[in-house]
Amino acid sequence: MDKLPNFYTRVYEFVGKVPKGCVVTYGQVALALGAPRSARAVGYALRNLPDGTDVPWWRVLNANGETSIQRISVTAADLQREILEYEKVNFRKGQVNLEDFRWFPKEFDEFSKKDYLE
DNA sequence: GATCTGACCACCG
DNA sequence: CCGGTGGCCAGAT
Repeated sequence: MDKLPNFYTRVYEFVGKVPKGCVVTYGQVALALGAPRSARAVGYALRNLPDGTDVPWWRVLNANGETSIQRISVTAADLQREILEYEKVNFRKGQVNLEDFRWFPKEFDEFSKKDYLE
């Protein structure tokens, strides 16, 4: 029962674990799920995020620490930024300093946190 | 069932 | 610095 095609479920599960005041990147989520090059699928998962799922999608940013969502909805991008700032995640010139706010799960630093950063 | 596309990312020129 | 390209996964047509 490993490696299910339920990529979405894993994405939601992972994002759901991100604590308040922290952020993760699409590529990071993909890597944590065992698919280093599937960041796009992560984005797609969040785009098709079903209603009713309390997933903190706003804590997911692109590799630059920016909100990629503005491509499909500017208002949503605004909302995302508002929420993050409310959670004390500071934006500098429209970006978040990932050095300060990036979050890693426990399992993650077992195998390749360092690897990822290099 | 083939092809396109996407809230992405890294690499190359 | 910017644009193009390949790579990955899943949904849409």
